[in-house]
Amino acid sequence: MVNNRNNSEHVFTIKEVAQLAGVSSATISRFINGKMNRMSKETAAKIADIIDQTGFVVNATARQLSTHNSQLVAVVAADIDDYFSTEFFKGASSVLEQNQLTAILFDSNSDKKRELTNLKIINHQVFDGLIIQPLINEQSELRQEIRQGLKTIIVDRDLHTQDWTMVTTNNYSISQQTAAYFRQQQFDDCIVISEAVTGTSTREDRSAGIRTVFPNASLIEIDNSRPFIKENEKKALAMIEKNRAAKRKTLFFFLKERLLLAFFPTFMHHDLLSAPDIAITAFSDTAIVKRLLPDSKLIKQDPFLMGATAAEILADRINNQQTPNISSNQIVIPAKLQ
Amino acid sequence: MVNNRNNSEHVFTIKEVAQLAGVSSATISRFINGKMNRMSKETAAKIADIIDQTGFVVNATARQLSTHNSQLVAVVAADIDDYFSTEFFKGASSVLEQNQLTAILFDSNSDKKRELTNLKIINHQVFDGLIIQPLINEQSELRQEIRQGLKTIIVDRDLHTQDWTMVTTNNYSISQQTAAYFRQQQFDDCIVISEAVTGTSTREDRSAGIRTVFPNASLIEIDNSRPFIKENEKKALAMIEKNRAAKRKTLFFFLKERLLLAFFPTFMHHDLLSAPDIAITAFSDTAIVKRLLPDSKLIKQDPFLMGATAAEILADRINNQQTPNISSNQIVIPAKLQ
DNA sequence: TTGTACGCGTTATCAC
DNA sequence: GTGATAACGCGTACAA
Repeated sequence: MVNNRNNSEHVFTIKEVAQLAGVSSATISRFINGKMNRMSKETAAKIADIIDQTGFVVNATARQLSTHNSQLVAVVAADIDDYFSTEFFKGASSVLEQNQLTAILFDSNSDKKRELTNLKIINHQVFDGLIIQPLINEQSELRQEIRQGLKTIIVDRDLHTQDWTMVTTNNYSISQQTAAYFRQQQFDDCIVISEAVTGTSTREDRSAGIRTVFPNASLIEIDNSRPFIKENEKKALAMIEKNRAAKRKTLFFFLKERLLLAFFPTFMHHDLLSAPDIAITAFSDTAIVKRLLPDSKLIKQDPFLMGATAAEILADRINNQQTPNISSNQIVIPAKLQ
Repeated sequence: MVNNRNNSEHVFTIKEVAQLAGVSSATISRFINGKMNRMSKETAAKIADIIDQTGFVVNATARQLSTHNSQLVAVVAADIDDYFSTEFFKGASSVLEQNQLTAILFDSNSDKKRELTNLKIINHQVFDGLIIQPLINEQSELRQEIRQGLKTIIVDRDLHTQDWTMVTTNNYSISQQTAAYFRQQQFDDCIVISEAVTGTSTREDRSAGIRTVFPNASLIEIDNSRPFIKENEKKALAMIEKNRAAKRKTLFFFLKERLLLAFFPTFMHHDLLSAPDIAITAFSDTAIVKRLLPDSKLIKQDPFLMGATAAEILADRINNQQTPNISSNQIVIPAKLQ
């Protein structure tokens, strides 16, 4: 059936279509909602024809006002500059699509104020569900900002609560496991490189896991706004020197891929990449680092699967009116050391 | 003023608030829309109090149905895995925010079908404007998919039309300029590395610009789904050997940063990074490559500024009912060789 | 300064 | 099978 929609600016309403088809608006509504069981072939054909000619599309806003649902799911990412965020969105998006739901992405831009704005908008609109990788790390605080009754899944953050379903990674144990692996290889000193650790559950968990093995691990904290500052590199090099003087082997543990990328040139220029007394590991989701350091052991999360898992639970809850099952309120998608 | 919203599931409507405040719903409406000029201090205070107690928020859907606008702008990105896309969104988003508009991000995931789905949703909802980095490269085709009357700005694609305002980069001339720069340094052969060139205006323009200087440039075309395939690297190494045998210097011209990153390890392991007869250049928006190759000359676009520029024009058009000015329908944000 | 009443475009419950 | 018509929650003349 060719779509002959004319080119005028006019947007047709259900009423106008009804008039043109010589039926009532109720019948049009039935037609566009696929309730053909009680409708003559002739009227159906007639209506199809008119809709085709006019290029009529339903006004989703009016429909939402009437039905109180939208088939729309809001996905709030901490920062779309991170591969984790975009990939987790893509996972969620693809599963939601299979369930006749549409994912809409909001970027908090690593900014709590922005996250609040996003949540405010989401509360005002008719979203059937929410998947969020929150910046706010206090469950009581976050609770304030999410409209009651909005079906919500938390991703990548452990808020220590039963109120929401959470899809997380085994940050603590994989960090511990990785640290132990290198400890066994006689690496006696560990330098953790991360953005501000306190206040973000993922980084706190990772750091804690490492410290069960390296209680005295040092920390180089990166200021997000100036990741490439020379100061940091000097600190790292100085630590290496100190360890070398003491005949100790040094492990660099990057809590985020981007930070390793920032340090990589320095390591390269100082010929540290294949030094036997230096090891580098990192949380690294993309393939880039593994290509740069083919012999390295890296921690790989599965953000796509995390998003997909969150979406599956949410879709089920939306379409089948499932209520959260307390016993399975936290799903852990394990990261792998490889 | 403390927000004492109670914790019940109930969502208050304007009518209920009106009743509680002992005024009509019209007065509440005036209050929430800031029309305080004609309202007694007392009623205003009373209303503020009730709104505070009830935690009332306006139903954006109902408002949209009534006003036909939403203060929402849809931003459609080609693929949020690309730094360009996310950065252009962040630019647009920040400017829109300053204009009391909210940017909502749709990801086409490098998939034309997905782009169509996104546009369909956008057509159904009440968006005040659209900023799109389209996958569809035919203006007539794209025209079909965008609702008449939707204020639209095209980013990063030259659709060769006056119908829309377009914000683009000087892909052609910067490529030419860069090629010329290396030509002058006695690089006699150029190898272009890109995803499929035909069908995407940006890549076509870049390739054409290069070919004005290197008419015989070879092309290594990367299959997006298998960027790391060994085949490509072998091809590159073979070309180098051939050129070396003929005492020719070779320029590698990557049309996308990610591709250079994919090849980088190979170049590194074959000691090609500082070989005098090999040069590497690329369209490279992030700081990573420049750090990896501090002495290289790279092309840097400004996606943030492109998004911001698009948003500025759109915001002006939405808020001031400006109509497009034909004479300035294409804005070029130049990339720089640095 | 405030209230009444209608419209926005759909859906859904009755009737017929 | 189909048609009136009352919601849905808000904005806005027009009155008062």
